[in-house]
Amino acid sequence: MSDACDFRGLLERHQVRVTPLRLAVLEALGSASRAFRVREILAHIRRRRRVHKVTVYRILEDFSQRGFVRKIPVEGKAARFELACEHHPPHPHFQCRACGEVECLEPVPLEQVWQELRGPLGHRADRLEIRVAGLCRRCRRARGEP
Amino acid sequence: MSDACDFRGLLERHQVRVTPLRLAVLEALGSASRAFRVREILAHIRRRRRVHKVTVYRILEDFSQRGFVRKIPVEGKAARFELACEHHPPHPHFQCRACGEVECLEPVPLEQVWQELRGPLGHRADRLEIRVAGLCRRCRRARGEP
DNA sequence: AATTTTTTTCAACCAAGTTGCAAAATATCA
DNA sequence: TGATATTTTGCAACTTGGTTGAAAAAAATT
Ligand SMILES: [Mn+2]
Ligand SMILES: [Mn+2]
Ligand SMILES: [Zn+2]
Ligand SMILES: [Zn+2]
Repeated sequence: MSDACDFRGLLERHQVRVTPLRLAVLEALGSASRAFRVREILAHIRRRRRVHKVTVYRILEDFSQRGFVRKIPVEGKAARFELACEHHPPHPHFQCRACGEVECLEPVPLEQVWQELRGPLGHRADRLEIRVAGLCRRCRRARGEP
Repeated sequence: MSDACDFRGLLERHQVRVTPLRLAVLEALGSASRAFRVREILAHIRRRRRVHKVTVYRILEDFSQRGFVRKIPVEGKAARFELACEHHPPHPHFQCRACGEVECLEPVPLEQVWQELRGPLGHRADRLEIRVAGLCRRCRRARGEP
């Protein structure tokens, strides 16, 4: 789980003032190698201190703008957030249709897809997201399927 | 766009009773080759008759379950819906970061990506979604960029 | 026609996310 | 140092998208 990341340094490098809350948000995101709901981040932080949800929303918004946090749209209403620093390059995600959980997958080479997509596009495209949907192992077993 | 689709037949083939509202939802979805917000579908239908939003939500939910409508998660809280009949095979989508608009892109071959993704996955994956993000032409021009 | 089943509506609710502004904390400068 | 400006956080109130349960309306079945 990315103990490798130096959060303090990350903030400084991006010219963002280091505050306890900003650090706490990064630590929450770094606490597991997956994408978190805001409410999970809040819960994580609140084990140690008090925060207001607005603050966390604003911090996450700011970090995504600056590009060192990724906001991942998924099925259902709560978006997910994950670290996007050097240690966490873009990668596809799997989402279970039944329980809604999101799992990070290994990066896949996308040059080919990019090529097909970028060419004919009149837009400036700068990000490619892949989402795989299906039934996760747990949910499949819970239904008695092999 | 897609006058080719026989909505009445589509419903019958899927053993869904044909009702004016269900037809109206399909017609709204078929009215342009793009993915719609629920509120857009509502507006479209309301030009001719009255509907309650709950009904449309339930119809869309039902249709997506049955697989002839696709629900597309995007950035922002309102999901998009589009036809998923024979005439509308799966394809990537482009979403503008500035205005939020979603545009359908031409299908791309994904065997390669599927292969990489399906193999190591302990899950039953049955759907692969691609979302390209960036700045659309209009928004780019509006900012004075070439 | 009477009964059952399906479809649509209504009212009330919930959760995620946003807004404007005040309070607190932190930085800057006299 | 203390006074002032700036940044960060918190609070309350709100908006938007979507959901729930049960009643009313419509349609199918007998
Ligand atoms: Mn991830
Ligand atoms: Mn589409
Ligand atoms: Zn699952
Ligand atoms: Zn745009």
